[in-house]
Amino acid sequence: MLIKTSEQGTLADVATHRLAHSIVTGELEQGQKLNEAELAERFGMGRGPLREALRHLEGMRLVTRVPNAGARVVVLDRKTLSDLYAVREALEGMACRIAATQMSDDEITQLRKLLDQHEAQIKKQGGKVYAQKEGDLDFHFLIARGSRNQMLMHMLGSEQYQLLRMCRYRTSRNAERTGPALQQHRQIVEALAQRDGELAEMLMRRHIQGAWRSISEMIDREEQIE
Amino acid sequence: MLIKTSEQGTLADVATHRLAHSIVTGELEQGQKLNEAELAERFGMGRGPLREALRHLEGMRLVTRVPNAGARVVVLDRKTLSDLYAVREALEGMACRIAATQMSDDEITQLRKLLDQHEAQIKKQGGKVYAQKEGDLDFHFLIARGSRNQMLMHMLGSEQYQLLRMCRYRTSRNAERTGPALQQHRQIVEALAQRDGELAEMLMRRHIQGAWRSISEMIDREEQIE
DNA sequence: TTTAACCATATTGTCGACAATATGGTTAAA
DNA sequence: TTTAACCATATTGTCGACAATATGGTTAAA
Repeated sequence: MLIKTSEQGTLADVATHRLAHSIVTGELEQGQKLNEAELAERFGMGRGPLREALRHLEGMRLVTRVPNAGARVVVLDRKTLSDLYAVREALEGMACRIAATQMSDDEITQLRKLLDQHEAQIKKQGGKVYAQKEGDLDFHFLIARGSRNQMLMHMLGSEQYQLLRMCRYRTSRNAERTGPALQQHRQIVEALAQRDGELAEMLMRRHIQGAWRSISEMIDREEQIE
Repeated sequence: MLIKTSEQGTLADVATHRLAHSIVTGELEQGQKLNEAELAERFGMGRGPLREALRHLEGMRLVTRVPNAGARVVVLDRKTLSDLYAVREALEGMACRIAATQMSDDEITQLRKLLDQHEAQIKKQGGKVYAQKEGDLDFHFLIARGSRNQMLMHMLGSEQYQLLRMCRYRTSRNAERTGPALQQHRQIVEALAQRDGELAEMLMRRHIQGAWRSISEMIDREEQIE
């Protein structure tokens, strides 16, 4: 999809993608120590490229590093996620507002098609929540692209995107929000089609607020179990 | 100030800071090729740490890299800066809104003191614009900190901060906006003191819009000269 | 028993050498 | 003269070895 597993670039890029994938899917646990020698051997490369990959992932905030003490998978605690969603609300809201004036009709048609696919998927296989969630990220990415703002696209795409995916994998069992989410997506697209930036922004902000409430409650429940 | 030149950390960190400094001050020109061997020798280190530093700077968007073809200093063209200011408007506006409810009275006092210093500086030495501009960044950073949002602080601080500084150095000769900027800062602080988040956000957004207009005009003039 | 000093081991940090790729100019053919 | 193929050189990519630092357990003193 939007992430290539084996890039044609340098080994450092390969390591970056493979590690990002492992972290996002939870194959590498939150807070887990990332041993350079071990990972390098697993990927069949030297420690040099791997260290460069770790620096890159540090910049993406998927790992945290302490000098001389190594790198660890980032821990998504309640505060971190709360901060992330607050920033996302501001940025995606802005993306919507601008996209309403900048997006082509073709792009809006594309959004509609994507939502049709989502709906079909939900009806057919209510259980397979995973694919739908990935599709949700596509939706947000298309809007970010519609803003024509490179910096915004990079922030929402390369950086936060990964954290979001990570968060979703953790909470992907619960499907309760797919219905209302789809309806909200439709409303947003209609606002974009009418070129109503203010409305589109407001709808997107509420959509993200709703998503945060849903995630927040889930964290509460998890904490109670522990 | 907020940037340490010689960190106590690893050589890669040292290289990161020195390169960031050189780029921001314009010592390294925009678009200039960054030769690994040459830089490594200048900094008295091997190419390993230097390459890690380049990856880090890539993440901060101070350099752009092409696989097998090396790294270059980022080019701040009109579109890039326009995108940057649009994102900043959203993020700093949000920071203000939250800071209005989260900042302590002490922090607001600190902001007032900072502005008093600025005013004194402007009166004493109208010419030394440079120091004042650095102070402006301190102002914005204090507000970001007041939002208590780590992600926001990181984005406005570590990442965009550097690009901003770079842009300012390029345009530091022109001092026309220091007067109105100070007054706008004062208004923002008063809104924060009254805990009026909505007003603080609106004032900050206008402040940044004004800054962008000023920079934009300057770019126009430069383009005409060339 | 508790604490601190110490030491062996594991891990990260750094370097220099070599391989792989890009660059820029030269030669030869059209 | 123009274009393409080629080659020498410069530069980036990668590795393995060694140095510097952190870690975790053991010993000895209080």
